[in-house]
Amino acid sequence: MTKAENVGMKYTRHTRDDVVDAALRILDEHGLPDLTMRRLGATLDVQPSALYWHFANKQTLLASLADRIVERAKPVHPTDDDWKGATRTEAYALRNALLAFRDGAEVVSSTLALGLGAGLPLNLLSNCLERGGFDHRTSEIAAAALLHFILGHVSHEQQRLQADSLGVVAEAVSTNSPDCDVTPQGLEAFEFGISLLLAGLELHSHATTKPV
Amino acid sequence: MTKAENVGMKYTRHTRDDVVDAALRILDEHGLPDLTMRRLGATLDVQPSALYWHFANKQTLLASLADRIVERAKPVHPTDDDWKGATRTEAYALRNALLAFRDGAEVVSSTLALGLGAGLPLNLLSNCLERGGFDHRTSEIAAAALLHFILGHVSHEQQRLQADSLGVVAEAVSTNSPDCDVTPQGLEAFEFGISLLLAGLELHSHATTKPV
DNA sequence: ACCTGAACACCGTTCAAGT
DNA sequence: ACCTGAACACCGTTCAAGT
Repeated sequence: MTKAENVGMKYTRHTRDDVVDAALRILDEHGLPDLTMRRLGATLDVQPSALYWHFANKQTLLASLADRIVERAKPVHPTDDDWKGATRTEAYALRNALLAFRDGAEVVSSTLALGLGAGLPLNLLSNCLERGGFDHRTSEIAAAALLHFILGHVSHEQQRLQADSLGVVAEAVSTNSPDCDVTPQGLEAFEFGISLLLAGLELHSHATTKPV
Repeated sequence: MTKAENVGMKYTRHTRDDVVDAALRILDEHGLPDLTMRRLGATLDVQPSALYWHFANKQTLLASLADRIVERAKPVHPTDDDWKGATRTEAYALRNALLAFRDGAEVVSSTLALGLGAGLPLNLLSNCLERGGFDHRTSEIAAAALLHFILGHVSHEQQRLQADSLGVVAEAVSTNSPDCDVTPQGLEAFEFGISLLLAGLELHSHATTKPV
């Protein structure tokens, strides 16, 4: 019997993972500003203070959310793409992972900004890059550049998604075709940014591996 | 007589700009988490509620701070650089402007993330790019890509600055030469990221202006 | 035009104590 | 191992009223 089916009992004790699950649901359904320790406690039928048995503080909890969100971007089967294809694929996987939860980009990016966890997305990207024969240091700062762009871009995308979902329909019914919920020009700008960075990197690799 | 010299009087009424000035001081000296409406009121010898005569809410105030921070990146005299040089210069000017205030990048980036103001940095960058003969749309999404990188990178830089300034000296006295407060490897990574994007753009322009 | 005073509806976090 | 209950020290914002 799963915990979700546990209907008749007075209460259930929770595990760390239960807390993360519940937090992710609140995040996705109501957004980051509504993800409150008090509300999370109420969702789990527990006092807010009980959460501090599982997590040292709210930031640590958010870091766990960030990890879970980014985990979706782990490649399932090893690809035999070249470094460029692999990196592009990974970038898109990260974008999808962030878009899968409301405010996902902001959670990951603020966790990164506080220096907690979030080594995972960096590793995913630099692993792809190292196939290109770049030295470790170059792979890492290039991965950071890619990640900064990805997080900034998707944050912006999610902000627009949310603004549109609110009553800000106002101008011209948003001027695009009826049934596109996944933002067409957002994807275009994403592709463009990734392409710029990858093209720059390729040029860099030619310059260093075959010196004039 | 400037307001700062006004010592003997009981109180002075404030203008919108006074509030922004005081807020910028708190930001720079104590950081964003300490920039509270209540603390800001206390600094100005005023009830917190008085601030709501000048600003509709805290976010609007933060947007004004963001504008002031970014204004430093306005070019003083028109340069005759090519688009690449001008854009690189502007990117560095933005970095310096953000670094000039504690948590500057976070203030600007969160303001941008909420869709308030912050059109300025985008315009500064896309103006430079348009010298390259890119069409308006390309200039804008390239400017957005640059800005995402800049904000993400400088945020990360400022987080490390702050972490270092706290007692987290711990490991190996940070392994770099004695008197460098302006983070040498931070600048290196910044240069690398900007170069990748500019190189990618140059390639793009060749591809579109001289088709095969 | 600019501010006070008081209130409202919240926050995150700590800690002794319970089971 | 996991939670309660109560408290502490805060938040942003509103609003009638004052000058």
